[in-house]
Amino acid sequence: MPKAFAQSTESVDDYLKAIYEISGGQGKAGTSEIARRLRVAAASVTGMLRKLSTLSPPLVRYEKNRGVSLTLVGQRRAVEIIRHHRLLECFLHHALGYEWHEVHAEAERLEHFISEDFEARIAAQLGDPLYDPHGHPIPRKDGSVPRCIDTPLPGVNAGVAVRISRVSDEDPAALRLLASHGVRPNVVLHVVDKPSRRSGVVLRHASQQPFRVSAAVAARIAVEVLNPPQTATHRARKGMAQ
Amino acid sequence: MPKAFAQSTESVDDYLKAIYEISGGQGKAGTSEIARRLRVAAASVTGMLRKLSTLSPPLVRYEKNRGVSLTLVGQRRAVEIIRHHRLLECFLHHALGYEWHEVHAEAERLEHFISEDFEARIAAQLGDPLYDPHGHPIPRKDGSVPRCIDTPLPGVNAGVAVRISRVSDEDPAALRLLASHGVRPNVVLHVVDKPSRRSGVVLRHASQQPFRVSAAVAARIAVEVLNPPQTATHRARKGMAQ
DNA sequence: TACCTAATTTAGTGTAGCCTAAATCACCAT
DNA sequence: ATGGTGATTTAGGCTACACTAAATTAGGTA
Ligand SMILES: [Mn+2]
Ligand SMILES: [Mn+2]
Ligand SMILES: [Mn+2]
Ligand SMILES: [Mn+2]
Repeated sequence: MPKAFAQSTESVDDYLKAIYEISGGQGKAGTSEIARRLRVAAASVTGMLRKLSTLSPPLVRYEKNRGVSLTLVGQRRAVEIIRHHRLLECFLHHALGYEWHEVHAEAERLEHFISEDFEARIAAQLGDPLYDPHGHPIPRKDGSVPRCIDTPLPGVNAGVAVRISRVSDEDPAALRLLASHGVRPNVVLHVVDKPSRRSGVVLRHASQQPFRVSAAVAARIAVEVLNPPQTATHRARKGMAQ
Repeated sequence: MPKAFAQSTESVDDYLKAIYEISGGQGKAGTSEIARRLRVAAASVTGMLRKLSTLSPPLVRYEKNRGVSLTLVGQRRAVEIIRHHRLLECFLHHALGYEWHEVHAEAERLEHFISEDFEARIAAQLGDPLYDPHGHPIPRKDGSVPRCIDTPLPGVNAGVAVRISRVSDEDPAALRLLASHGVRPNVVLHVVDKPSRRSGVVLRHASQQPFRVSAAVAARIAVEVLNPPQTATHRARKGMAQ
């Protein structure tokens, strides 16, 4: 069995992951968006994209001034790293008692350095979990990704009940705040009010005090709408079609 | 609290660890021995030593053609990495079921990337162990090193009872072999025979079949002599002094 | 003392990734 | 069509760490 991805480095992996996350796996990603995510100059990205596209096998398809997309090989590698990341988050949380706002930074480093054996052992010990502590789906070994409902909370109307689907893991402060309000994946909440467009969302648990989250924080939350008297995005996208 | 060792990289850490292991922490290490350990050209070592000695604070003391030694700061960093390595070996063994011949390679990579928090959590979960699965002492957080008896097995005479103190962790095949004979740290064995100087050592457990280990493997084992009718090295070192 | 050899250093390169500054390109609105 | 603007690429450099080949040094031997 030839060692897959002998050419891969921490940097290469980070680029592939960024492209995957921006493009949703299939589509294209732009140079400056990649640069923003990786906190790297745009010129550096151009150089790396050119390189990734001339590897054999190529990890990306790249035409200048036209964006990049992952090849199948690139996709597989990206998904592999994302699996490492999310399994590590689960492991840190469940086996080592990390809080959910602490897991991301540690996983972000370790994801590049654990062996396939380590991956397999923590997956087995955790019972092959499908979602990480933030609700993100964990890609399976075969590359398939568990289904995950993704409606952005800011698009949901007042009066609707929602199940928290996932919360972005990159802002520890927001995670700490949300945890203090009992906002976690799978928790059911009611959208009480949306005062002004940009001043956030008021939520409450079953029959408790309502609380407000800022627009910035709300934008980091995705939900499943349980009680569908329509969301703003539904209305916008589908028109009156139902 | 200023972040200690911001200047440290995986490569730097590996050099410090190698120098520490060669010099025993205090003494000097030579360029080519370092090169051998790190599987790097001697010229590369010279370059790195020069660099490490001109950092501020310097991590090594270096005079050309005269060898290097660690400064106190360099020693602290080396011990820190060794603590990571050995704690990781314990963790992989006890928490994830790795066999003792599997832990070294994984720990060797991860030791550079775990956070101080990760270190603290696994240490606590393991109950602050003093020795790793091969019997190597785990440096404490304060830098002190648990005592470890270190008589080389090849220097022990026939007829003597020994407690296995530690076994080098770098040769997985040897570890597998030894495990199959029940040779582990703290196990008590009898040295039955030492046929010829270079053909190994015959050992046996309490009252079981004797077995032979090659000279190469025996050289990787350190023991505590329990039943002191003198070892070869004692005789050599102390003369008739007792 | 003169020499030999092994250890070590110097000199010159190479690769991976990053950076800034200066083009150039794509696209959109006049 | 034209010009502007932001996105992107090119050009030129830099740091870290490796390598090979060619000196040089240290230490022991004849
Ligand atoms: Mn990463
Ligand atoms: Mn996550
Ligand atoms: Mn080890
Ligand atoms: Mn540490």
